[in-house]
Amino acid sequence: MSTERIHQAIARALGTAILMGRHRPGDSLEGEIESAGALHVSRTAYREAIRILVAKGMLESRPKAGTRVTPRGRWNLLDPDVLAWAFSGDPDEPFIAGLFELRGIIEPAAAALAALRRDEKQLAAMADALEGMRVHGLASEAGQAADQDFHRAILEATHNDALASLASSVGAAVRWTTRFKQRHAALPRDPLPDHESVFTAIAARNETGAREAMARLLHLALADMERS
Amino acid sequence: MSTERIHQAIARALGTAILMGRHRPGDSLEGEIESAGALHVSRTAYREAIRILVAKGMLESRPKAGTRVTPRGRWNLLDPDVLAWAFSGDPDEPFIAGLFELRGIIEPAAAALAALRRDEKQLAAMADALEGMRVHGLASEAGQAADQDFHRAILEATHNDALASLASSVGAAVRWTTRFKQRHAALPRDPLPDHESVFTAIAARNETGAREAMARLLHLALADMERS
DNA sequence: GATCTTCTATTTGTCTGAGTATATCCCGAG
DNA sequence: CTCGGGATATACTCAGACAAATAGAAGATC
Repeated sequence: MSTERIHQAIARALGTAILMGRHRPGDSLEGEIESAGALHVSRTAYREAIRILVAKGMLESRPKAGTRVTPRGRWNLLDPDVLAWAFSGDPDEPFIAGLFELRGIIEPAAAALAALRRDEKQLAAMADALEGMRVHGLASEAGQAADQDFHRAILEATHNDALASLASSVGAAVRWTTRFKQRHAALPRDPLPDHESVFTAIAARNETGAREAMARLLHLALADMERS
Repeated sequence: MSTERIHQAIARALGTAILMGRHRPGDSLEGEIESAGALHVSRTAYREAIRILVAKGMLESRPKAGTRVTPRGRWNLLDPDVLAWAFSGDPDEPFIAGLFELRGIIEPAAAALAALRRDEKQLAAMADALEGMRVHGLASEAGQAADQDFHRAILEATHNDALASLASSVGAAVRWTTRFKQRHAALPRDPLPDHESVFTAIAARNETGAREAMARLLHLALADMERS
C-alpha cells in the first residue's frame, strides 16, 4: 500500500469537508498563504491539492477572486475518489438511495447488452468472480471484491467504454449496499443464486432474460436494504 | 472568457494526446525536468498539470517509477473536461456511439422519474429551454445551449444527485449529435415536436408517457444521425 | 538455485522566496 | 446612472534546493 502524499491528504480532507457541508457552495477559502500556513505545509503542496479538487469540479479559483466552492451540480459525484470521500464518514442516506437508483437504471440495460456482446474472456471473468463469491463468502473482503468484479465484468462486456467507466461508481454502490446490509441483519439471504441466474442468462445470450434477472437481483437487494 | 492557465493548457494538451493514442496505456513519460524543460515551463506548472490528469484517472506517478499512462478502463471518460478533450480533435466514432447508447439508457428512465418528481421550478426551466430552442433554432449556438438546458433540467428534476451529475456527459453527447447531424444533412427534421411531447408528458405527471416520448426522441435522433 | 534482505540511485515529492499577471473593486468622468 | 480606467489583492509562475520513497540491483540466506 503506497503511502499517502501530502497533497493527496489535503485534497481528501478538504474534499470530505466540502462533501459533508463544512464548506458550502459559494464559500470562499482563505488565501493560499494563510491556508498552507494553517496546515503547516508549503504552498506548493496546498496548491496541488486545490488543483485536484478543481479537476473534480468542486472548486474554482481565479486571481483576485480567490478560491471558492462550486455549486453542487458541478461536482463529479461519480468520480471514484469523490465517492470514496463521500463514503468515508457518515454515508449520506439520500445519496446512497440515488446511487442505488442509478444502478437500477444502468445494470439491467448493461446486462442485456452484455448478453448480446460478451466474448469468452469476459464470460470467464464473470465465472471467476462468481467462484470467488462462492469460496470466500460475502462476509469477507475478498468475497466483496469478487462481487464488484462480477458487476464490473458485465459492464465491460457491453463493449461500451462510456458504460464501463461507470464501473467504479457502480462498484462503490455495490460495496456500500452489502456493508449496509451486514451492519443490521446478519446477511438475511444468500445473493449468490441471483447472481448465477444473471450469469446463465448472459452465457445463453438471452437478452431479456439477463435484463430481468439483473432487475430481480437489484430488487431483492433493495428489499434487503430497506429492511433496516 | 477566462484566459487559459499554463497548467490547464498542458493538462489539455497531454490529455488529448493520451486520448488520441499518442501516449498509450503503460507508456512512461519523460522525467519532470526534461518534460518541463521541453515545454519551456517550470516544474511547478508541469507538475500541476500532471496532478490534474492523475485526478482524472489518466496518469499515475510514483517516485523512482516515473509517471505512466493508466489502463484505459480507469480513465474518467465521463468527466466534462475529458469529454471536451475527446471531442476537440477527430471524434472517435465508436465512442460517440457508446455515449449515445448511454443516453438511450439513462434519459428515458430519467424522464420517467422526472414525471413523478418534478416541481414547478424545474418545469419552468424546461419550458424556458423549449422556448429558447423555438426562438433561436437549433442551428445557432444559443439554440443548442437551450437544447442542453432542456435535457439537464430533466435530469435535475429526478432529484437524484448521482443522475444529475451525468448531465454534463449527456450534454456533451447532445451537443455532438446535433453538430454531427448538421454537418452532413441540413437539419433533416425538426426535433422540436419530439421535445414538446416529452415536456407535456412530464408536465402531466405521466410516467410511462414521458419514458416513451424520450425513447422516441432518441430513436429519431439516432436515425437522423445514422443517415450519414 | 530460489527466495528473502539490504543497499543505492533515480525519480517524484516538498519546501522556500521571489516576481508576474489577472480579474475584481472602486472611483471618477460622462 | 452608466461606463471606463486604474489601484490592489490574489492566484499564478518561476527557480533552485533538499527530502522521501521506491524499483531494481547486489548480496545473503536457505
